[in-house]
Amino acid sequence: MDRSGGRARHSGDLIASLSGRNPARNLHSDVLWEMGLAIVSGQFAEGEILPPDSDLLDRFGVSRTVLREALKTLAAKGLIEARARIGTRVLPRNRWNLFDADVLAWFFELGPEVGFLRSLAEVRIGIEIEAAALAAERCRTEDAARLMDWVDKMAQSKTPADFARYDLEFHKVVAEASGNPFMASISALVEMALTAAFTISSPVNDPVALGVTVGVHRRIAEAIRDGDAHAARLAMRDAIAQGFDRAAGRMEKDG
Amino acid sequence: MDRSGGRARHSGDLIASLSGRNPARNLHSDVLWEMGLAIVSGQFAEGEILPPDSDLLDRFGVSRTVLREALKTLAAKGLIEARARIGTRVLPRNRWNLFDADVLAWFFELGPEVGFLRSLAEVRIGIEIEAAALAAERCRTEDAARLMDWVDKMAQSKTPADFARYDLEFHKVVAEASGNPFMASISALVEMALTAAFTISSPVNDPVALGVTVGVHRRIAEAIRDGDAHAARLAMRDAIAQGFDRAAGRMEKDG
DNA sequence: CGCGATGTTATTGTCATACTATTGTACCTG
DNA sequence: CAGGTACAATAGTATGACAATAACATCGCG
Repeated sequence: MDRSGGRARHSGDLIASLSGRNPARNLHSDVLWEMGLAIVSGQFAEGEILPPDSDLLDRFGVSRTVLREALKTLAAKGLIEARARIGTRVLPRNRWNLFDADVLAWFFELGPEVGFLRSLAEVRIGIEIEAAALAAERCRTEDAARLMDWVDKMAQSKTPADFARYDLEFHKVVAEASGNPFMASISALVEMALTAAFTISSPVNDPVALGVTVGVHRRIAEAIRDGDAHAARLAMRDAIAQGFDRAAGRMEKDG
Repeated sequence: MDRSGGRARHSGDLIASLSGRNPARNLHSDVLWEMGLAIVSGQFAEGEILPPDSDLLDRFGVSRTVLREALKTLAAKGLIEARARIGTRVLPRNRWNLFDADVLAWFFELGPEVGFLRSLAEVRIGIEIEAAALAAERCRTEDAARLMDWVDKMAQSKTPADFARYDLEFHKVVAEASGNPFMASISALVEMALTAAFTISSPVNDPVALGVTVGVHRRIAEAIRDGDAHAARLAMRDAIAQGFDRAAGRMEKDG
């Protein structure tokens, strides 16, 4: 069949490439994304049984090997569970691993609703506030210097993409400086949130907004440098809340 | 070969069963766990290239299908990345998905170090504090009632296992009541932390400790019922910190 | 008639083997 | 010496068969 020319890529290239992942693109990842999207979008509802292997096989036109590896990947992320003779069941949402980069990407691909963005901002506040506080307590001077560097680059960046990248690096350094491996593990989350927020509305083109955003990040860096955990908490909360408010406000205007 | 009788299960049965997961136990999950443990334990170091498929094949004595599905699962959790001609590389730790139940279980199986438990307590504080605050703001009366029920059961529980179960249910309800799907998604984390903490030291046998633990949970429930987000934050922080302190103190004495 | 034992069958799980695609390495040519 | 070209090692894909599991229907016994 026309499989040779059929490698047309899902529209998620935007999010996928923006978020820096562009690894080997193989057949099984195509199936993975299509199935992942179908599940997250509710096309296959929670608790429902997927069509049997044989059906999916000719729906995708791939070998059983490929299909099964894609399903195993979905199972690893908590979306489905397969049992002999029963079939493959879509697990309830509370078992999905929302802290997985792919799962998040599928949510964003469906057009992130404002409620979802809010939830994301809420967890970020919880985790990153604590990360900032820990970073302040355990601060090393070189970390503080690196934070300042990224703030400066943010201030001088010309394009939304650059700005988003520097912003992300800033938050990564904070997570790293906290000395807590879990904090670093959620950078995928931050990545998605930032790319989404800046896709909706970047402060780069608005001098006032840019000044506010840079200012609040500078407050974080200074608080960490000074070892002031309390101030770091407050500043981090402001940074995340502002980012969300800007995006949400823009969505309201446009919608 | 002796594969029929060779299904002797890894010692992780304790954690695995305590944490309630006991799904179909198949060949590929054996390989998955053995490889997962080997990687987490550092037997295969970060950045290192795994032995080629062919080597692993006769090391485990399974078919290529099984081996590859196990590796795909590891890849889905961010532990490894395979590329043609290069081999399969162990990714740096900051790309591992520490919010995955299996990955966490592998860490615990190696005997959780106190530093790891501390990190876990820190993220829990970050996330669950926010969850408690949100639950307080969005509180529905039936949620508050359920919280009180679990507190009562905790107070009356006779065995460490029962206590841990009720404690977990309590935290699940808080997460659910927050209305934020991400909060619910980390219950795997909480599960591990609690089972580990109570394996090390349960308050059930110590009336004073039991009173303290129950008391602090009651404070959380009351704060949420009263819609007092600030009090909910403080109480939740105390609850998690106390649990960690008790376990850490016990580890110090024994060690 | 009730109800448990038993066989049937649909579905996932496992195996074996062959072939394809990718890409580092080494060689070969200009 | 540079740059391309063939080789080889490794993961990726295909195919077809058989094994294990468990819901369901069927049979046989009390």
